[in-house]
Amino acid sequence: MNQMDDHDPGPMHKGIQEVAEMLGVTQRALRFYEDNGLISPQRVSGTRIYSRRDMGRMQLILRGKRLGFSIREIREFLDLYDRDPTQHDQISHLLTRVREKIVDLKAQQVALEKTIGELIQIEAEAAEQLSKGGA
Amino acid sequence: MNQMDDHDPGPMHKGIQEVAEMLGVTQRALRFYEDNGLISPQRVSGTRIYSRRDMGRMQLILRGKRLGFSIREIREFLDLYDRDPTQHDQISHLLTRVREKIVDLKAQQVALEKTIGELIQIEAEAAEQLSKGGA
DNA sequence: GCCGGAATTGACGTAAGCGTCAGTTTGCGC
DNA sequence: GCGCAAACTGACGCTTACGTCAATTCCGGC
Repeated sequence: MNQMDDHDPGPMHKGIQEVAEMLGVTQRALRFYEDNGLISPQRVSGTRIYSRRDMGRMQLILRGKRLGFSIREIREFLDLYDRDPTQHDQISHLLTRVREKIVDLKAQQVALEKTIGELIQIEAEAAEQLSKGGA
Repeated sequence: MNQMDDHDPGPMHKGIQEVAEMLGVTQRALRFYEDNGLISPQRVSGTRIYSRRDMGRMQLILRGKRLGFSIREIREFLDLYDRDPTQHDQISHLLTRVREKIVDLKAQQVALEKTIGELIQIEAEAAEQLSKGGA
């Protein structure tokens, strides 16, 4: 029994350069997420070393981003995920947030629809102007 | 024949305060639009006086905003509108821009749809987790 | 001739998510 | 023991559409 107190299924420690390439993000982004408390890779005399766990968190972060969550919201998820091994409260909270986001996006959808409708109408009017006023 | 070289169907000159209230915008916004060349009200010893023409332009500006055009795009429209009394090029340009915007917004619509779909799936999964893992 | 309210012009602040230096340190290879 | 590549830490930049002071000026009323 060694002292690996954290889950770490074998080594897979990558440097920032490689991680950035793997995930398709910049090193700056990785440091930014760290500055904002989303990840906290080990340090070997300053240099960041990303474990498998860090990679998993990054996947969650990138997914959250794609889904339109802000950095703060994502951190909220991750924090709760960390503090709730049973995952009950975490899932519950996630569910709430996801539902809120769905409501939000559906509202955006309605607004978008309306705007597109107006634009199409404007387009028709403009096209008519052009045809009837053709020089 | 007087020297009113500009169109001005009768007086209707309002101060910034009244105009702001009428349009539901702040005075700061009005000054901002002026700084960005969207409107240029007369000055009476410094104080801004908004003519009917200015009001008309403000209506266009606000409409453009509602339709999701940026200040720059709106200025583009207004500039062309100013320089093209025949309105042919202006309408033509407007048409192009409107169509671009429609394409843009439709793309956003697709992306939104996709995102909402993913969120709904996540919602379902989370709900299931909660029900089956209920304490 | 003074007071108060309204208008004016800077100019910095805000939010989000990094981009982009600049200057320094570390580590590896030979 | 040196050089260069790579990593690090600030810290300011960017974009958009104004918000929010702050300091000044102007105008009407009494």
